[in-house]
Amino acid sequence: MISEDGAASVTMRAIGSRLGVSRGAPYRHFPDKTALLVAVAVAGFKRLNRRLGSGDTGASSSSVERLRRMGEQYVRFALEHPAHYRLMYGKEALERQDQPELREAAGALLENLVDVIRVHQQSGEIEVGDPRAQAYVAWSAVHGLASLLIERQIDPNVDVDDLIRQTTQTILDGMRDRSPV
Amino acid sequence: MISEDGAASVTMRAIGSRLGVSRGAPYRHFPDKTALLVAVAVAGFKRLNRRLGSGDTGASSSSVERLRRMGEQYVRFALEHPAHYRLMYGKEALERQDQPELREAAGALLENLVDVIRVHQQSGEIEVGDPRAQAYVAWSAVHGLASLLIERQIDPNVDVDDLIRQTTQTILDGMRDRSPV
DNA sequence: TGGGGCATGTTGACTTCGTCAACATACAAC
DNA sequence: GTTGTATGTTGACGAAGTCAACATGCCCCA
Repeated sequence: MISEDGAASVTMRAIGSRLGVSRGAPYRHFPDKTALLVAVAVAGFKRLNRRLGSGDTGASSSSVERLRRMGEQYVRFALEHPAHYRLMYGKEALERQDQPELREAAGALLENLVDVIRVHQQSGEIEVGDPRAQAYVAWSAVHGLASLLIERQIDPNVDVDDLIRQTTQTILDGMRDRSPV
Repeated sequence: MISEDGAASVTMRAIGSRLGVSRGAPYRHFPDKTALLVAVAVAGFKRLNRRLGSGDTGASSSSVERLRRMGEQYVRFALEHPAHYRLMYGKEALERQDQPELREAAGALLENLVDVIRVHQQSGEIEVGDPRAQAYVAWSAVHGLASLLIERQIDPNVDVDDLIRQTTQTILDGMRDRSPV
């Protein structure tokens, strides 16, 4: 529904209609609208996480190529499901107090990233340092790019594929081990 | 009002009350709520832009240090005015069709960044390439970091200053001219 | 100086929405 | 077969965005 008619069209009443039930029915499954949206957002994180994990395809998994692929898949997910992605990081859901489930789902994504970075550190492709901090830097870059693209802050004439590549490449170059210099 | 009680507390009626007028009065100045919020967001971009420009302090302006300072100021602005920053990139405002004023205000910010990058290219501190693409990469990184920090997706135990430094450093390293290797 | 027009403000009313309470119903377990 | 739980329905309420009709005060021009 979000992707069809925008987030504003997602009302408890419309959800009921869509499911062929009445406006009150959703309240038997979610305490309020926020909880429902949080659940959808959490599902989005799991979906994204699964997609990033699926980049783990055998052979080249020891190469830094894996990290690049994760970054690319991350941004592509956002571009393919902009409304869902917006909701995942969006205001609507976590307006009230922070939703622990949401941060937990996002945390799983971070752990994934930290693990991959650790592997690349050991193989010498990435400068040794706090992998968590490096993960935050990488996450910031792809999330920022995804966000700017979705919010149409980036000139539509720019080649998106190139921009994604250049972003991941810049981050990887910045994290590359320069000690043998 | 946003920073005091959250975006949800910003209602046309409350705005009127706050100004000592009635609920209908704001409609004499803005066609609807969206337009009002867009105006506030545009003001935010101008404010941010002014702050980034003010980093242009004489002496070291020929150094890549200037770019680093811009990145740092960008994230600090977001941390100091989270509600305002959220609105600037937020859904509420641009829900309907894209607001040209908003993208224009953000565009000015981008131009600023492109100019600075161009200077650094000429001084050989940054790899020569499309400065616009490099600006997008840098913008993505700081916007992503700001966004993750604001949405509390980053472990509060992490030292924010370090993280900001590491992010800007990684981007700068990634963009540094490696041709003399 | 007086009148008309414009900017601004007020209020009543309508609609949509989130939400709750009271009520209905059907299926499962003992 | 009875009882309880899960689920659904409907009426109602309050909050909010918005518009139309009406009011008011100020400036400009004849």
